[in-house]
Amino acid sequence: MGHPPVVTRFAPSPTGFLHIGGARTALFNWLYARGRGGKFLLRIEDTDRARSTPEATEAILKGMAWLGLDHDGEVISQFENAPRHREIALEMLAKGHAYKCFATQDEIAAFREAARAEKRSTLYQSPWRDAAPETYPDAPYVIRLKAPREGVTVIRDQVQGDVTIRNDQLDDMVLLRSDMTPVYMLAVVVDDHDMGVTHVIRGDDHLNNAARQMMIYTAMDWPVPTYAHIPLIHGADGKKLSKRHGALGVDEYQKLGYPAAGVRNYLARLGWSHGDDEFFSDAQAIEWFDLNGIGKSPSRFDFKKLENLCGQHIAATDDAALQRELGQFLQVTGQNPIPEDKKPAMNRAMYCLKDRAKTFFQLIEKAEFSLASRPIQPDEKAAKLLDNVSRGILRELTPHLQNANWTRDALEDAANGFGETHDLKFGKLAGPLRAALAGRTATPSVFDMMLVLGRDETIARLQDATNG
RNA sequence: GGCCCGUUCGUCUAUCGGUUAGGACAUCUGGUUUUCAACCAGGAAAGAGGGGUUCAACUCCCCUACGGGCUACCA
Repeated sequence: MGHPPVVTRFAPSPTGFLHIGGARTALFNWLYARGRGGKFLLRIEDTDRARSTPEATEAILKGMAWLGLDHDGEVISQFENAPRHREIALEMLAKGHAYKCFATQDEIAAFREAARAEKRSTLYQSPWRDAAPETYPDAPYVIRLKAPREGVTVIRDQVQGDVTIRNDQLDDMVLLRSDMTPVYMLAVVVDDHDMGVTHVIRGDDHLNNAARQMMIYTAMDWPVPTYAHIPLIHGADGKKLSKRHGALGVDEYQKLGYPAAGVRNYLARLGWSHGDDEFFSDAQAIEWFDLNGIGKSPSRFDFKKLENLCGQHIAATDDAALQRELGQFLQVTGQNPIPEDKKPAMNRAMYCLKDRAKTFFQLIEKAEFSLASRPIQPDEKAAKLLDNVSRGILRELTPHLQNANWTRDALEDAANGFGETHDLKFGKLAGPLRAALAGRTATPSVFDMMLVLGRDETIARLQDATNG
């Protein structure tokens, strides 16, 4: 039978950072295309010259790169296609699918105001729709779509189902402004058509617009793409995402220390499901993702769950990749990079670090013991554990460790044996040991630290602490 | 105002007419433990409300309530 090749796209407007909702829309498009051997295109909707900035475009590109959402082909600028959009509008005019409207904005505004006051429909019906060209004044005009006034337009949406809108509810939208610049609604349709987009997956704030856009497809006799309008993401309070609660740019999530894989997993699972699967890889997401698994209701953003998933992803990521991502994290948060001479130790430590961290912040905190140089500066809590009594215990314990084989079992035996002969619970030993070795109170197991540090460094740190 | 969409545990969701309404995160209790993280056992926790249709409804239909979107010469 042969399916036509799938082409999806993400089309943000460059008016700010890439927020989490946009990121999810991009992710869905990416997953859908990647799972079907299709193409995922990126188009910047920069027709609003006043609000579009190159910085925003840059932020969007960066955000997508961090999330690993690679697009096919060049980034397309919608603004640059304006001549083509105009061409189509003129073609529609020539074919009688559009007309010149000389109504001024003031006139229209006055009409709407009056209509609202009288509780009539505010739908504007231009008197120029069927006016004879001889009656045209010598004045500026816009080009409007000559939309059907009867019948209905049915959006066959893959998420929302069939949505029927009566044509008499839709006005003759403007295609070309009086300065002959194309309007967004026209630009999207022309670009999607020219780019060969087969599946339009976007926020459901565009659902109603889809009916209007379909009229352009119909007028041009172009095939209508498959639509999937996905519900928006809300904040934890159920309200629309705002700066206050989570409408952060994706770069903020990166700075918060969340790994991209975890964010992808969380975002994919937010509003989409594949049975009871919660934790999955990109490969699985790509294989499983489908439009019919997308829910119809808006979902709320939950940092706790994000964090949980991120922890699982950090634990599942291989050490080399983790090192790389950690490096990026340190860079974007303006922290010092891992010194070259500390990297081997950190590498050795990775196995006991990664399953105890949910974010890169926690990872670096727990890695501190492998990064620090003697003498270790204990933080406040650790310093308290190194009182005179504890130091005395450590002083006695040190030779026992020093003489042990440097294996986990032998070290444990040495510590436990020492504890028994001195009638000390291991907990009494572990605290001071941790403080001496790491200068911190939240670390991997003391034995893991000893193994990572090696005999010489371990003993030296213990001596530093007991002599100090 | 008009039109459109939505509503299952606190949150994300499963269910696609017949289930003790399942899972995950969070939460609570107990256990384990070497701090952190984790782990083990268990608990509490849901079909917005009202009408239908049906032998049977969370599931289909209608109404209401609540939430959201669109209604621009913004995107």
